[in-house]
Amino acid sequence: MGFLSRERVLSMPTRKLESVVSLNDIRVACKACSLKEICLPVGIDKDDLDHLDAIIDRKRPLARGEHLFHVGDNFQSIYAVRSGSLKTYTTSEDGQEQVMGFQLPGELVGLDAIAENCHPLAAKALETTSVCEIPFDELEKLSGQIGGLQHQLLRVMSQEIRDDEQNMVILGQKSAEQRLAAFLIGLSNRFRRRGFSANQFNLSMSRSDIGNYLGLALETVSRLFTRFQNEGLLSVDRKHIELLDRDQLYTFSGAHCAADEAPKAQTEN
Amino acid sequence: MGFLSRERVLSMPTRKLESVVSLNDIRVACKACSLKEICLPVGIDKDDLDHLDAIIDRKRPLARGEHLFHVGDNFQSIYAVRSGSLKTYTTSEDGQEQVMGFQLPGELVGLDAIAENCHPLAAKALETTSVCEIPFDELEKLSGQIGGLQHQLLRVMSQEIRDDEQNMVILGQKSAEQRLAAFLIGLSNRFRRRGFSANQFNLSMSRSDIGNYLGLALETVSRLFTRFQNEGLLSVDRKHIELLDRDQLYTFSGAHCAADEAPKAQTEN
DNA sequence: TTTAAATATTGATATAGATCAATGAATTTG
DNA sequence: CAAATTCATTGATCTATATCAATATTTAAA
Repeated sequence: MGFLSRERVLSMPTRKLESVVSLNDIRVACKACSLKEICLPVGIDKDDLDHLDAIIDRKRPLARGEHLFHVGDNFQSIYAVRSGSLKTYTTSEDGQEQVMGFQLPGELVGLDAIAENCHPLAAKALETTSVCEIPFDELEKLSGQIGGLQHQLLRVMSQEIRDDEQNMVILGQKSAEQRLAAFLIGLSNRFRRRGFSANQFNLSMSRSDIGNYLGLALETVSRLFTRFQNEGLLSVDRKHIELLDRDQLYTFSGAHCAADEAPKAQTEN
Repeated sequence: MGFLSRERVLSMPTRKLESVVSLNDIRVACKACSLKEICLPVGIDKDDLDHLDAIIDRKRPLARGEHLFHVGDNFQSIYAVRSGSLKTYTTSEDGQEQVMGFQLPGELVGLDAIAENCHPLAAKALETTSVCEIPFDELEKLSGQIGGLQHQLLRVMSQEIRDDEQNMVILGQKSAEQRLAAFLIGLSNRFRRRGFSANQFNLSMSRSDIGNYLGLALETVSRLFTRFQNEGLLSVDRKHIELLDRDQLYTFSGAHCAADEAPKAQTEN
């Protein structure tokens, strides 16, 4: 159990190691992990849940800079971030890196590998990060048996497509200012959805990662942070961000997608 | 049957109308529609195929400019293009349009609507276009029963995520020249995969749509077409494109993803 | 600690591609 | 078939943001 205490995971049940699993423990752990959307879909009974849980593997945490998988790696599993954060990226033949996304606790990585059975992106820990590994063939088998799970899986993938579309809009026609504003509002919403503060958070990624992700030079990102701060929209202290005028920032972002601002109520019990 | 003759669909079986369905006819029609990836997955037996086919509805063709669905429309079905082409797009509150993609025969639309049960994009016919309507709840039910279908569906969605990621790379860090080259190579590959000519095709979308999709001004697109032509890379005649130096164009595109260039062999029987 | 390496900020300058503007095809419409 | 409309091309200019460069700060290492 040693490594668990080093993580920010609340009541981690001991698993695999001791072979006996308490369903209650699992529920608690998964709730802390905020992965309930996938792991605890409404309407799955205890028995099904047991099956589902049985296939999920809690891996040892990754250190900052460690890879969860590399480009071209054989696809076996999808992963859910439990704590910490990841970035996914590719590298073009000229060595140029393109950051494709950042994964926060409760978010999934690897769905883009299903199509070709190998990972098109690499996933790297931005800080100490722990994940759940979900073997895909087993998940698939299970979701054939559990109707709700299948639907949930399709929903999650659909949402990812949607998010990517949003990103295309941002990259395709937003100004630098709008991009950064949208990025911050987006992050804020994601934190809020996971039960973290929406107005105050730490960026685990570098300015360069942000710039790369948003299609901007890191200098531009830096300048914008300063400007936003001067305009009283937020306060920056290195990695720490506090949103002071969320509404204004939202307006700046040239918002279009109502879904971004008003996250619908989760079935929270 | 009247409207069918107006389309470019080969041997369309009469269906629903006459209530008796010949399996052979279906196979032929779906092959022509080049949708076999979804509709004719390997390993689905005749019985299953029958079930699958029974839920698919061939709709009357759309005229140029007609919408298949609008933003916010309730999500019922996904659609497969049989002939013609579509564009999907959103409109931001300031009236600015963002083109998200183009769908060619054999490609699907609407997968991004599963998550929220409503369409985040509108889909509009770029020319006379016919589609198959696949009611999603029925597809979902079926894919719970037919293992191969479930996997196929996940694969298709995964591929869409992947394609969107590719687009992010293009929008995020490619030059105008690279974007257009990548766009043309991409189109060419998609045509080839569907059995059309890879080196000669008609653009059903306007320069403005292309520019919008690529995050460029239409003037830039126009200038690039002229330049590519002057450089002997292709020949343009209004909508008609002939790729003269595909390799060079491919190099220009700053290619990264091997998958783009070498489409793997389809299980063709 | 001190040094070294990585990361961030800020300024000066250059440029790719946007925007504005005019003209020239194509296509559609009456 | 003429008129109108849409779409495409080409040119001139302007601007947002990249790039180059120097310095400052933070983090990691020794």
